[in-house]
Amino acid sequence: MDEKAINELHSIQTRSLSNFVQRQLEKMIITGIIKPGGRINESKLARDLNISRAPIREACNKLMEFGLVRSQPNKGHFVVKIESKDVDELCDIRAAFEALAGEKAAENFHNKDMKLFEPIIREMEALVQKGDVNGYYFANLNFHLAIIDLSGNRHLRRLYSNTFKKITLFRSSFININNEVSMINSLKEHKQILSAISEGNSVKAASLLRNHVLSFKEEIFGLN
Amino acid sequence: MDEKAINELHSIQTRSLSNFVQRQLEKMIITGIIKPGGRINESKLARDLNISRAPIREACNKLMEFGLVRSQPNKGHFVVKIESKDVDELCDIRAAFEALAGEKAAENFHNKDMKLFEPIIREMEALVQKGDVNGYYFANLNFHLAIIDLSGNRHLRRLYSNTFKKITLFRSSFININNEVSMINSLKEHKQILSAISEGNSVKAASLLRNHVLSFKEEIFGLN
DNA sequence: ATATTGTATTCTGTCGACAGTCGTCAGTAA
DNA sequence: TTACTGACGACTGTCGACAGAATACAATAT
Repeated sequence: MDEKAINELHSIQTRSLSNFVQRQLEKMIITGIIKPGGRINESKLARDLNISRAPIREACNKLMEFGLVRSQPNKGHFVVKIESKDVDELCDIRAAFEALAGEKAAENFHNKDMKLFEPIIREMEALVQKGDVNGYYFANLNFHLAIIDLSGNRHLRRLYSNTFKKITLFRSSFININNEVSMINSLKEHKQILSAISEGNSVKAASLLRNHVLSFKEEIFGLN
Repeated sequence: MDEKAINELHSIQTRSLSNFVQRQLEKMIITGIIKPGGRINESKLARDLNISRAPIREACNKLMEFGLVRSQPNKGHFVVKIESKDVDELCDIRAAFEALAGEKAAENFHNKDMKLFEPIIREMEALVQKGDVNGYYFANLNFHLAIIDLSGNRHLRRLYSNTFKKITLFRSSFININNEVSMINSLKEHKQILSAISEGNSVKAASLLRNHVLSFKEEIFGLN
């Protein structure tokens, strides 16, 4: 645990330890400090953080909500292991989510909403120029989240985030695939999507988004 | 708590109390013993069941995974309250799920799979005859779960179940709407869907399923 | 009568402890 | 050497207790 985290621990100790642990764990999982399939050792973590096991368990159970963690009776909590079959399934689900979001977003679109997308698109353009694949990945997430938000479906937003998190868990396997060429192509697709949404063309937006995700899937699996 | 449950408690006490509490709570929530929006009183429940609070908290946290429960810091766990806006959103999501499932199911369909659907269809016919709206509701669920299973997408299955559970929480508001006429109509639609799937017509299956759910939504909200 | 403060009660969040379970590994028998 | 047995260690599941937060309610002031 780094200095900053220790400070945060102290400053928050009176608010919610379990919440702190939860975010800490989530970070560890996403960044791969705890490997997929790896066990979360409650006792050890409690000793490391100098707290009791209760908030740790609490945090683990809450992480199950996002599907990042699963528990085995009398064995403990494990980081879910995402296999390529899982990614395949999750991408199909994500595609369905995107299509729905795009459809609704196009229906809801108002000129003022363009302000939400412009900075994201600009950021993506900058990242493409810099060749920052990692940065682009998260800018891309923001773009799609903006669409979800515009769709106004809060349940969808939660499900989408969880699904995306799980796909991200598998990311190390395909990050290198998402090279510069595909970034340029991806950016172009995003512009087309935005344009369909801003025209209020819900059918086109849904279809573009769906294919956008499915071609992303093809790209991952096509190169295996 | 009824006699049967007490026995189950004793027989399971050495295996997993929290698991028992979880199922017990889920039952209470679905059947409405704990009202939507109502708080789950840990201490009281612990006293009633003659166990400590730890397994209760455990169970509550795990229920959050299904979205049946949400927690407020220092206030406790509450059964989620599903408003009509939520049902609207959830139905859109369900429609997207169904479309995806139908598409994949049609692709995967094999003649032997018909055996999975036949008994369900027969049961639905019987329930329509009896005018058993409640029974039909769950037979309907089984039909759709069979499609999801056939799609082979395990993640989809989990998400679908959770979504359906939440919609069910709101059910008391529309159960009376789903009358005999709509049951007959619904049964007809199911047969059409099955036929599209068995023909391997994925586009048609997806479209039928999507509309099936959306017209269900219309039915709920059209009569408000 | 209403608004406000203070107090009592109830509940959650966290703790340390213990019992039961699981996996390991040495020791024994074949 | 290999297969089984049993003891050991580590860890999870559960417990009862306590401190602090939230709520309900009574007492006071306006």
